[in-house]
Parts: sequence; structure tokens; C-alpha cells
Amino acid sequence: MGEATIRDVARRAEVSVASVSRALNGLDNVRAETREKVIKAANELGYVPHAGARSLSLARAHAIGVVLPDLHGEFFSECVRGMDREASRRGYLLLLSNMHDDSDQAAVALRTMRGRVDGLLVMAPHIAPETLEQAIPPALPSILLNSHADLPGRPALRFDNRAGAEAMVEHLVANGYRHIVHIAGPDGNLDAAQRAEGYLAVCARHHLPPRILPGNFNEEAGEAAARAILASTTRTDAVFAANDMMAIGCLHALRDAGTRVPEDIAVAGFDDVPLARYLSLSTVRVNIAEMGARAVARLIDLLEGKDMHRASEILTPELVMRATTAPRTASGNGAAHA
Amino acid sequence: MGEATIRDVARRAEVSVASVSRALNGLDNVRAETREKVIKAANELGYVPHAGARSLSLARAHAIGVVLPDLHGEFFSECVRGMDREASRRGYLLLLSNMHDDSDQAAVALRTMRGRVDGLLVMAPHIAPETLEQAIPPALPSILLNSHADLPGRPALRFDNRAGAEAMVEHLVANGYRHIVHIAGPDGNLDAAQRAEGYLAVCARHHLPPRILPGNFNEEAGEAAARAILASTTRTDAVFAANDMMAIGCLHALRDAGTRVPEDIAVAGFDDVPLARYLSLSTVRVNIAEMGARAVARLIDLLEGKDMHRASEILTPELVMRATTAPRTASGNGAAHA
DNA sequence: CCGCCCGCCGTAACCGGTTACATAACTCGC
DNA sequence: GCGAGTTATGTAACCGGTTACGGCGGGCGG
Repeated sequence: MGEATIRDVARRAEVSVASVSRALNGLDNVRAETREKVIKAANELGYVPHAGARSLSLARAHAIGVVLPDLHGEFFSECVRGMDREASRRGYLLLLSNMHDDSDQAAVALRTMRGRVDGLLVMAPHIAPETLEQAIPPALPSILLNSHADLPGRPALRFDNRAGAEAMVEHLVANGYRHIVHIAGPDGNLDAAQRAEGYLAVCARHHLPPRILPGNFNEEAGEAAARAILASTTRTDAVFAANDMMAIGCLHALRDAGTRVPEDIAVAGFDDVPLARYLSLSTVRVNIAEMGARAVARLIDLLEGKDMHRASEILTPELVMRATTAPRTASGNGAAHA
Repeated sequence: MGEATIRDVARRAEVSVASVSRALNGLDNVRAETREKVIKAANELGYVPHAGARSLSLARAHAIGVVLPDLHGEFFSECVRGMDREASRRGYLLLLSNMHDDSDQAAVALRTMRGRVDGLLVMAPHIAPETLEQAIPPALPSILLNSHADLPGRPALRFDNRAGAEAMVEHLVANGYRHIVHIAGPDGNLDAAQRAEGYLAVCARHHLPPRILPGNFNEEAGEAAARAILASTTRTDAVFAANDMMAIGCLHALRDAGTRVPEDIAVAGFDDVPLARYLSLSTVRVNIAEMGARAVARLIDLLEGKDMHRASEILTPELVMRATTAPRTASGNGAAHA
């Protein structure tokens, strides 16, 4: 029934369990002849070491826990992919658990990780830092992603959303757009709030009247915003959405209504999802896969005592200029609602 | 230093470890007063049970291992997302390990799972079944995804690629296309081979001359195929690519060359990646997230002894008709190379 | 020839939980 | 008042590995 254990191998090879362990783990204090006997027996029995038991006695699991919220779009995927790439490169496994917005559930998820992982990667922008502090098993090294605020002793990695948003709005201004509407992200979302901040800062800097429409990161919100813009009498020549999906929804709705992009209205997003490239959507690239990989790398360094600088890290997103925000020309002006 | 253990809690609550275990696990043979003492002590110590030790003694890890190849595009992501959704719904964690094409590495990945998971989900279309059979720890229940062939005792889940391809090609024929080219997937890829089969079957059924161009699932291959089609003297009025990315590459290249789609040449893909919708690309939907979820569901049923039908399962993909394969009209005929 | 060192190996403790079994206290029926 | 049954608890074995420690035999120097 059950698989062969190390004692079965020992019995068959006529040695002790200690020798089996030593032989299979490549220690050098085993006679070559003994090692061969062990390996032979192990092969015959199809023996595979029990990683759980191993990590219990070694107090090392060679696994890292990943707790992510219900990210929509490509976000979740890209993040996990980046993490997995780096983890498997360094011989670690990923233990995955996504938590829904409920913070109790998050606590449970975090607790069930203890004893199976060596460290934790936590992305929980919507959970209060002190709640998080409570929920993370204290002795578990961990890195926070996109967190609200730093936690003592836990390095964080985050994107500079505000700088990214500023860069994009500055780009719009530089290309001749003056009546820029922002489609916001959901309330309470930190990334969204910071992006809005960046937008407002640039508006203030150039004395442009800010205008913010509500949104929730979904495509439909972008469509709704487009309808609102078209129905409104306020003049609009550019839209900066808090993420790409809303920008895409907006783009489609505008074009369906016969509006030319960018001649009549420019559109920009945030994230640089793969789709953006195909739609020639200008956006701000947050390389989420790289962030995942970076987080894993830092966590492993930390676990293996190789981390010199235990500070938080801020990644600057990159402006990606494409056709939907091309410089304004004489041919395309004033077409949108006066 | 180390976290509190159950013995620390026992000491502090002045009871035995057995009582602590019973109290915290909600067994009913504990006096209420004792339970309270235990819970109090546990809280004071910030005790979190060691899941590794727990699963060792229970012989149950409440985790399932997932081994995926380096899937490109949205594939990997969607698959993991579907799995995670279902797993977390049922209280399981996912242990992730992607394996590169190397089969030795795959074996290692599979072995390190033993003892930390209760079952395995393996997607390894490129690995020979017998090699796989060797590599999977025998007593570990597992489900194969998109596998080449069934393994005894291991249910498999796969898409009926052939039926999907047939449906699409029939759809093209029904819409008036007669000179249909197929852009193939990479050699040795099972999905690709089955899709080509479906294409050939329909061609034979309608006495259409088949024509297959090489491809590798990448966008560039689609572009190359488009160039080949445009340069060729053979008449072509539709392209059926073995996956969406090639179809998209082809679509772009055709349009860049001034070819109208679908008036001059229709284009169809396979997979229904999110992009396809935006490009109005007709395709065959393989709901990979659902497959992942389904696989998890079945594996857990199997683990918990709830699986009645232990047979393999074949999921039928769904035809998604969009603008790039609209019915042929009088206006758009004969434009492509005579 | 004796003592020491060294290489190889086995015994048993340990990692942190669960749980079978023993025990003790207490009730109940006669 | 005493045996049987019930309930709450403690002791220790066990899950499957790793490894500290001690034993044993052989080579070597004195």
C-alpha cells in the first residue's frame, strides 16, 4: 500500500537507516560499496524520499508560500509565472493560496502555510497592515508586495504608481492634450489611489482642470466612462484610465461610437497587459512578472542569509508610448464635444 | 527563536499535549474549561500549528501538486488560476512546479512532491507515457492533463482537439471557403497534430485539396505563413491556424499587405485567447481554466473517495464564430491570387 | 604490544504533531 | 458498598526522515 520508507530500503540493503540517508544524500563518509548497495535497493523498491518528513527534521522545506488576492486579468498569472520561474531556477517550490478579500480567510491561509514553507510572499493591498502583522506567523521571513505600508522587519516591494501616472499624464500634455479625464480604479485600492494622485499632481502643475470618472478596473467601467464622456458637454481630448482593461473598454466604446482615437480623443492605460500591444494602446508598463521574480529572489537571499540590504524596494514603471496617444495634429482637433 | 510548539502550549496551559491537540482540533471529549485554558495559552503564545508535522502524522497534506510545462501565452496562467480557484474552494493548497522540457528535470520535480501533497496534476504532453509512468511516485493518485496516452490507473483530462478543428473547418466550408490552408503547430506537439488531423479529415470529406504550412505556435510563424501565402500562386481564401497566436500573426501580416479579412482571406485560430475577442478572430475555445478547475475537482473527489467514474474525460471545445470568418459574399471573391 | 586515530557504521533521539491505550475519577444500579 | 460504564486526561508510540554519539576494526607510531 504505502510507499517504501527509508527503513524498507535499509532492510533490503542490509544496512542501517543512517547509512541509507548518508548514501542517498551524497555524504562522503560511506564506503563506495555500501553506497551502491543502498542505491540498488532504493531503485528496486522505487523509493522516493518523503519530503514532508525530510523538511520536518531539517527544519527546511525548500518551498515558499505565496498568498495573492483575487487579481483580475493577467495580473495573477503574470505574477505567479515570474515567481515560479525564479523559484524553480533556485530549487524551490511555490505553495499557492489565493485569498479572497476577506481578512479572516487571509489569516487562515497564512497560518496553514506555517511548517510547510520557509518564507512568505504576501500581496494584500486591501488588508490593514496591523491586521496583516497579526496574521503572519512571526518567525516566518516574508516579503510584502504592493502593501499599504511597511511592516517592521518585513521588506516590501512595490511599484511607484504615482510616478508612472505622472509620467503618462506629462506625456499626454507634451503631446498637446489639455482636457484629460481620468477613469479611476475601485475605491480603497491603493494602486488606484496612487495613480489618481499622480494624475492630479500633473493637472495641478499645468493648471489643467482635473476630471475623474469612477471605475472598478473592469472593461465595462471603461465602456461606461466612454459613454459618459460622449454624452457630456464637457470637452475631452484624452482619457487616462487607471488600468488597461478600462482603457480598452473605453477605446472600443469610443470607436464603436465613431470617435477616432487618437485624432479625436487619445486613450492611455496602465499595466501594459499583452493585449495593449495589439491595440497599440499607450500605457505604463508594470512588469509584474519581474516583480514576482524579484520578490522570490530576495526572499531566497534572505532565507539563505545572502541579503545585504534589507530595505524595501521601489520599482519604477516604464512609459510605453504607442499610437493611441500620438501627438496631436491639426487634423484632429475640436472634433469631440465642444 | 523558533515558534511555539504544541508542548509549549501544553506546559503553559498545564495540560498534556493530547489535550491541546484535542482542544484545538475541536474534538468533543474535552471539558469546556480545559478547552478554554488551552485556547488562552495558545493565543498568548501566538501558537500556529506546524502543518508539516501535522500532515506527517495524519498522512494527509491537504495539498495537491501541479506540474506544468513552460506553457506560453495565457495558457499557464489560465490553467493555474482555474486550479487555484477550485482548490481553495475546497480547502486545498497548490504546490506548483513547472518543468522545462527536460524529462529528467520533470522526474525530479515529481519526486520532490512526494510527502508534501496528496495527489498530482501532471501536464506533460511532450513526455513519453512510459517515462512519465516511471517518474510518478506509484502510490500518488494523479490526473494527467492533455497527455499523449492514458496511463493505467490514472485518469486523464484532455480536449478533443480533433473535433474542435473539424468544427472550425466545417464552419469555413459552410461559409463558402474552399481553398483552406492550415498553419501547423510544432512537430511532436500532440495538440497540434490532432488539430491538423481534424483539418485533413474535413478536407477529405469535402474533396478539398489540403495544404499545410509549417508553424511553431508563435506569432512570427503566422506572419511567415502569411508571406508564403501571399507570395504563392496557389489560390487561398481561408487560413486555419493551429493556434490563435499564429492566426493573429497571420492576420496582421495579411492586413499590412493590404489584404482584406475576411473578404479576401478568412482567418481562424484555436484557443480563444483573450486577444481573439478584440480582434474579432474566429476561433475554437478551449477553456483551459475550466479544465484546471475540473482536474482539481476530480482529483479531490478521488482523494476523498468520492469519485465514481474513474474514467478519462474528454472536453469538447466550443466553436466561436466571429468576424474573421464571416460568410463569403459576392463582393469578396477571387481577390486573392488566382 | 599498546594506545590512538580514523573511517565506517548502527542505535537512538529528535523534528512537531496525532492518537491508541491506560488510568483515574466519578456516576449509576443493585 | 462495589463492579460496570462513562468521561476527561495523560503517556508514549508513531509518522519518515536526519544526525549526534558511540562502537568497532584496522593502520600506525612509539
